[in-house]
Amino acid sequence: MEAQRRAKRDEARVIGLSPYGGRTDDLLSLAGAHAKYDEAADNAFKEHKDPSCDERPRLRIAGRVVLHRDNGKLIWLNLRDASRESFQIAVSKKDCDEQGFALAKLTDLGDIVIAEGPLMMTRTGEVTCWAISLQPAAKCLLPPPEKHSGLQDIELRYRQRYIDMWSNPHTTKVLELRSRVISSIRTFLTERGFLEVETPMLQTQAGGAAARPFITHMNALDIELYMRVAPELYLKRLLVGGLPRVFEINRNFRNEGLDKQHNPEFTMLELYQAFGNYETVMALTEDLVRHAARDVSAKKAATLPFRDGTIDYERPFDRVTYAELFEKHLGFAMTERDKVRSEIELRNLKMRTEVGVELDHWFLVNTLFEEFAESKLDPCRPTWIIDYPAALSPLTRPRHDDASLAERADLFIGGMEIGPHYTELNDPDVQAAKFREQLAGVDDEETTFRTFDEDFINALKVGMPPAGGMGLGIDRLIMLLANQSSIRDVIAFPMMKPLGS
RNA sequence: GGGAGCCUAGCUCAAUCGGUAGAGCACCGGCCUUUUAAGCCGUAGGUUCUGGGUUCGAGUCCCAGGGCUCUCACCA
Repeated sequence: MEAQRRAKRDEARVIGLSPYGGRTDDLLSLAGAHAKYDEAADNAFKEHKDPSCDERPRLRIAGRVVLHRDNGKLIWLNLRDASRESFQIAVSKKDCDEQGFALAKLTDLGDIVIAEGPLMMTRTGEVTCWAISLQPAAKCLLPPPEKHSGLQDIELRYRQRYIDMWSNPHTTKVLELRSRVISSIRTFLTERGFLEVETPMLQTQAGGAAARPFITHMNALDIELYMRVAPELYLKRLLVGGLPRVFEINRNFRNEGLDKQHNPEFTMLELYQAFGNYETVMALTEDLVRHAARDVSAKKAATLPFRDGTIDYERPFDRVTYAELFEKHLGFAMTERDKVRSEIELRNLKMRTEVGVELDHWFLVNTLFEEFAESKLDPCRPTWIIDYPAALSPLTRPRHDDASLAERADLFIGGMEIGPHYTELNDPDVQAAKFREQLAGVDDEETTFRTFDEDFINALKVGMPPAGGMGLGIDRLIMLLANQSSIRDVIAFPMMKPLGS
C-alpha cells in the first residue's frame, strides 16, 4: 500500500507538482474560511453566472484529506485541520486547473493539500470551496485509520499520537484546552505580582519530595545527577534571595509506578508567597482553579462534568480538618494510640517498618486515614483537608497552638489529590532536625536519595521570610477540566514501554 | 511486583462445541460533473502478537514470553 502511494506521489512530480509543498502565504484556517461564506454574493453569481461580477470570497486553505469522493469529472474532498473537523472542497474538471484536477485524482486519504477558489453553497446546503487550483502540501505514505471510526486502538493512539490527533479531533481539543488553561494560570499569577522562574531540573541532590529520582551521569564533572522530584528547595532559596512572589510551571520526574494518575514526568505548578501562610495560598488556589474552570466552561458559572458526576467550582470549597475527617470515619480520635494500633491489627493492614515510636504512630494514622477517610470524600465537592499531622509534613511549620499539627492543607477534587499547601518552615534549626528525623530508619536504597541538603539549611540560616507555598498538579487539573479519566489522555506523549524489548 | 482481561487484513470488527479465517472501510481496475460514511461492477489483501505443546485437525485448549487495559500493592 505504501508502494502505491509512493507511485502516486511520484506521478504528481511528473506532472510538475511538488509533492511536499512549500511556503504558502495567506492561508485561512478551515473554520475561518467557513465563516467567510457570503450568501448574497453566492446567490448573485448563481443568478447571472457572470464571471466578471463574481463577488464571492475567494480564499486559500489547507488541510488533511479525510474523505474523498471521485465522481469522474467532479471530485469532492473533505479537509480537516485543528480548527474544524471537516470542510468540503469540490474539484471540477471544467473549473479547476489541469494540474489540480490531476492531483485530485491522485489524492489519497491522509494527504495534506492546499486549495484555492471561491466559496459557494451546494444544492444540499453545504458551504464549499469550489477549487480553481489544488496543490500538494505533503503525501501520506502510510495507510490511514478507518475514516469513520477513527483510530480506536488505545496503544496506537498513545504511541502514534500524530495519527491519533488528526484521526480523532477530540485529542487535539484536549491539548488545546491544556494550553489554554496553562496560559490562563500564567496570566492569573502574573497579574497578582508573581514572577515566573526556572530552577534546576538536574540536581546534585533530589530534594523537596520523597520520591525515587531518576539518576543520570554528568561526564564533564564525573558526578551523579538527579532529575528533580520537586523544585521546592530552589524556589525557597529565591525567597531568601529577596523575591517576594515566585512560581514555576515545569516538569518533575519521579521514578515510581505509572497508573491513571501518575506519569513518570508530570507538570507541576509550584508557588511561594513571602509573608503569606497556608490560608493565603489556599485562597489563591481556590480563586485560580475557579478562574481556570470558568475559562474552560462554556457557561459563565463553572460547573463541569467529570466521570459520572458534575463538579461545581463556583461555591466555596468544603473544608474539613484531618482530625475531624479521621474521627468521623474511624470512630475514634487519631491521638488514641492504642485504638489506632488495634484498628490496624483488626483491619489486618500492613505495618510500616519501625522507625521510632512517634513517627510509627503517625504512619499508622495516615494508613487508616488514606484507606477509610480520604477515600470517602465526595468527588463532586472540591474539598480542603487541613491541619495534617506535623510528623507527616517535614517541610511545614507546626501550628502555634498545637505543635503536633502542621499548617498544611491538601485540595481534593474528583477523588484526586490536586495539591498540597503549606505554611513554610523557615527556622533552620527545626528544619535541620526534621531532615535528620526523616533520614533515620530509612533503608539503604532510600538513603541513596534522601540526603541532608546542607546548603538549603545554610540558606535558611541567612533568613527566609515567613511564607505560604503550594504545589498544583497541572495534569490532574487538566484531567478535571477536560473530563479525562486518565493522565495519559492529557499528555501529548505519555510514557510507553518500548516495543521489541 | 500480584491478579484479571485483551491482542485476528492497513483500520474498525466478526468467526457457534476444536472442523474451509470473514465483513465494512481503505487499497487496485472499470463507470459516473452536486457528492457528503457517495454509488454500482470487479480484483486483491492473513506468520490470527511471538515461541513451544496437546490433537487427525488449533484463531479457539495448555505452557512460556511480549505489549496494552483494568485492578491491587508500592509511592511522607
